[in-house]
Amino acid sequence: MTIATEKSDTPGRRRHRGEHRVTIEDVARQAGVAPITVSRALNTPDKVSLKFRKRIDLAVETLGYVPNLIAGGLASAGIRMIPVIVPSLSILTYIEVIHGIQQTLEASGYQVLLGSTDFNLERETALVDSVLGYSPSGVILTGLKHSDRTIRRLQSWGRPVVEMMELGEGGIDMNVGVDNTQVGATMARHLLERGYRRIAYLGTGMTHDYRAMQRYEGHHQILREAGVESERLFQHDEPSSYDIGRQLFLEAREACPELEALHFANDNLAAGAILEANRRGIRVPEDIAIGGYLGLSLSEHLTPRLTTVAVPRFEMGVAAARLLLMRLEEQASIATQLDIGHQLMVREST
Amino acid sequence: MTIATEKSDTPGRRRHRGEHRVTIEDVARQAGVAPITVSRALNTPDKVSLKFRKRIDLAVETLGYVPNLIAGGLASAGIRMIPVIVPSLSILTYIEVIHGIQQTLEASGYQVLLGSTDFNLERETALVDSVLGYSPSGVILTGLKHSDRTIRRLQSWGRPVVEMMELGEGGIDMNVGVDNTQVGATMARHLLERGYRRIAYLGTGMTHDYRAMQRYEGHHQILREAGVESERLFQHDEPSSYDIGRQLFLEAREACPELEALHFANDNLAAGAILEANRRGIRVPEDIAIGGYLGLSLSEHLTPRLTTVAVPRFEMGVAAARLLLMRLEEQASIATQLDIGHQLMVREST
DNA sequence: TTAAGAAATGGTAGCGCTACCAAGCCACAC
DNA sequence: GTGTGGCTTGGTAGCGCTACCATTTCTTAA
Repeated sequence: MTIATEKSDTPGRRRHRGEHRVTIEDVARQAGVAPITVSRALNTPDKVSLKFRKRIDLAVETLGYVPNLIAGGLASAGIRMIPVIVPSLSILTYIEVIHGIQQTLEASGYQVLLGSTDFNLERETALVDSVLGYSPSGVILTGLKHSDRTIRRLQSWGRPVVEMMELGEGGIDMNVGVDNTQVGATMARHLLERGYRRIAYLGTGMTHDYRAMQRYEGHHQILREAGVESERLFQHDEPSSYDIGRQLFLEAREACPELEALHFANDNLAAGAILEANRRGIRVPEDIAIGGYLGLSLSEHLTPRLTTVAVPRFEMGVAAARLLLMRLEEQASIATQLDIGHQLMVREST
Repeated sequence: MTIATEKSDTPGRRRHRGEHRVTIEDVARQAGVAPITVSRALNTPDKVSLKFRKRIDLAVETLGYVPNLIAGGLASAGIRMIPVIVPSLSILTYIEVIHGIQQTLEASGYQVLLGSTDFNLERETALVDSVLGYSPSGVILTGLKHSDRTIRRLQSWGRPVVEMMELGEGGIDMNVGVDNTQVGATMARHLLERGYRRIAYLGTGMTHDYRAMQRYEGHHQILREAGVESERLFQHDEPSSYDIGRQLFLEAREACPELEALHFANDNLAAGAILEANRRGIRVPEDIAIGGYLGLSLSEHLTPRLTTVAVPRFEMGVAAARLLLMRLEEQASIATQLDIGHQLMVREST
């Protein structure tokens, strides 16, 4: 029980310029037990007698021991960490999803590692390669389109992977999201039902953000089926903002004064348009109707209140994290695909 | 050169249920060199001859080798990871700062580990304890108030620490932020200059978010010095939102109909107020003036455009990350404290 | 009382990588 | 021919922890 004491202070150990962190061995010596017992007391306390547990807790407190998670991770092939890879941190949607993920995972003792790809598949590939080097417990990434290398690597990886934001077949593992085509279709259908016929779609970043493109396609298809001019499309390449929304609004009005309704790719753009309409005294929806997508809280506070297709973004993050956790805790999740749904919020702007 | 070949396939090794990742040893064997040479080829390529480097790169590609960063981290006492600890992920301010940090660090090959404390110092302490277990390269945390344990631990830690959002003496290591008292004072001074005398401060979360309290104190002090009733304060405990802004606005108007100006703790609240004023036909600033804090882009698109004290949040994140990187790259940063500044944007609402 | 099993503890051997030092090799000067 | 020094390469020994198995101690039942 005390043999360990001798061999400890032998010099010549410890490189890393003498940082001498307190190690599990120090705690073990202080508590008069074997290192492995300390390890158990910390990781599986119910496998250690109360007597020792108390001695060990005291030693941990006295020495200010902080477990080296890196060493633990190496020994047990993995750390409680989940990389979350999103296209951008300047888009509110992803932020809210990350928030849901983070809150859920942190509650279960997992850390979130943040990565952003800028909608660039090569960067995503590099990021995935890199974060897999940490042997994380699982991975959450955005969308269903990835490089072959990423797909192959993750499929053969053997740990849970969640692809989120988008719904579809042939995913790597688990999948939570919304059907973007349906989202676009829902608003288009609503605008048609309201009696509008001259309808334009206004969006941003559709060259690289293919989910935005899917929503447009849903919109386009519904209009075409209705036998209505379906290809009125205004777009910018900069990220969405109130200002771009304002600009798109003005451009569309100028290019097609006969427009009756504007279907914006998201609420930021739509809000920018409504705010500009307010300023210019253009009446919404009498002069022109406006619809959005997302369900940002701002949309309820505008005058007129914005009609939008709301998506529970925070909840999507929670759901993604939950799926992962279920798999990790061996509760063998049944659902491998989860449609988080969307809801048309009919308000005053249409 | 080929001795390694023999001793490799010996069984009885590899636990972890036969996951058999490709290791540096596999690459070395394939390339016909020693493992350490592979390590060098990957980490310090200029120390390896071109001939071997090419052979090794080929082997890496062929085998699909991904370095185990955990093992590397254990051997070299640290990983290229920076935990960023903020109070909340639902407050846009922190998100924008994180964005700046993430972008800057990722460009230098560091990963961001996200932690949130919910304004709870105990959770912060636990989080810091936990993330230090990863031997990260540095740490970024929010504010200057921390538990004694956290301060002690980080001070003796020996790696760079940045405290952000707030400015003051006695920080742990480096410090980037704004002087919150000055921020509050700036708006108060502006309102006085505009001739308003009956001024209220409206905020949220001031019981736990002491930086919000500091801004109120700056406001309060300026009014007192001007000999004006200085204690008109309306507050809620929920997080800031347009809706709470709307409520505070209505409550203040009802409680003190004689109010001439409202100083909101942030632009979200102020925007909620302006949007409600729009809806009710209350004229701003003729009936009542409104000032904010942050400089959200929304504030420029409201009618009237919102007067606010803007803080470069993204840039604050970039600055925090840069300070850390400078220290890590041994460029021995001189600046240990950096005032990121704030700017009064006088617009139409005052 | 003793056998048989359950529970608690310990010893050993790595996890996959890099720090450190030693050795080999080559060029060049004397 | 020998020595010096720079550049490459390799061997060894851990980093701090936990999986695995062996051992000891404690229960419980016969």
